[in-house]
Amino acid sequence: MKRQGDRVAGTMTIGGLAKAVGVNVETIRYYQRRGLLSEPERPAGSIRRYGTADVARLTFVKTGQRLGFSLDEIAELLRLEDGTHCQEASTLAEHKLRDVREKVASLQRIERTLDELVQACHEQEGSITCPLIASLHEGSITGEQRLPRKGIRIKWCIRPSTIT
Amino acid sequence: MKRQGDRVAGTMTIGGLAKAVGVNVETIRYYQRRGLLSEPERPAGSIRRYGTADVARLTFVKTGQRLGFSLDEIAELLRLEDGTHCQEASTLAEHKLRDVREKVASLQRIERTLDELVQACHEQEGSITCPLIASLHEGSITGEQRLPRKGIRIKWCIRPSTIT
DNA sequence: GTTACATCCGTAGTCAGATACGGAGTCAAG
DNA sequence: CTTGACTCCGTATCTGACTACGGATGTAAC
Repeated sequence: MKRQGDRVAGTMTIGGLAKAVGVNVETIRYYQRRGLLSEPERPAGSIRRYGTADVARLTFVKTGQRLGFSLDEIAELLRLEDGTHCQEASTLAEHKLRDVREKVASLQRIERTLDELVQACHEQEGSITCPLIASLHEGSITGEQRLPRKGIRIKWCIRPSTIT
Repeated sequence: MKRQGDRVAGTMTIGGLAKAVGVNVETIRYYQRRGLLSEPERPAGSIRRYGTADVARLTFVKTGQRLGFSLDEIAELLRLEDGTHCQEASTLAEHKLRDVREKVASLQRIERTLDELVQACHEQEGSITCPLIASLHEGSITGEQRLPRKGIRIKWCIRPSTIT
């Protein structure tokens, strides 16, 4: 019995799958270890083959990441993958939306402060002390209280200045 | 010769310094190892003492973090600490500002998409497939291209939903 | 002078999401 | 039938900013 019913069970190697979705082979293997992707059986001492269902699932994971979901959250979404749990799925998305909004707000506060400091630096002429440095010394920047111990630490889904 | 000229060289223990600035003792020791803070000498087999200069420097580090600077960047800012390098300091801040703006923009794109998906989930009545799940499958979410290999990965300076 | 902390210091572990490595096995083209 | 690329698999390493541990030493209060 081929996995996945109507879909082609296996034409691609893991490298092909990786190329198809645009990820690293090692990443696929990592996801398999994490249980996000299943590993097709190896036909008698041969190599695993992957099909369109695998492409779909991997795409799902990557799209989820692009929306800011963690791999754990994506695992949860995958549990709801049959589309009949709209309520639960959208609840997850609403939580995420709230998180994202808080992050935006917080970053905008940072943005404003940085902007003011940069302005001050530009306006300052011939003064001895740099306003930016002075501000850092004062510690009066009103930001968030503390760094996260275990809080949401988003890993960027963007690469603003990629060198890779 | 006491360190720091006009400042009290040492009244606090490391624990007092930690409490004064609101950080963990271990964090201070970590910063010392990283070279962000200097360790005062131990007076003959005794315990190190800290003064207001150390409070100031530690505050500097923490404020910098609140503005989104990494510890490496803060180390750089500390090199410019005398206030006579306003140009360089503000250049650093401008880079950071640009980064922050990119992050905001990117998060807002995510926000918009999530919002749309949540709306769609709410409007959908009795349909079989969840719009959110469907979107994840499609992979048509227009976000950034790829996850960062080495790009800027901000660690949140916020704790939106702290449990700790 | 003892008891209960605090400090010191080196090393190890944590988290998330990968990436890297290396030796053995497999596969397809020529 | 060999060569070179790819796969498999386990394990190790990376990043950044810590946090934890544990044994030895110091210190302050009673």
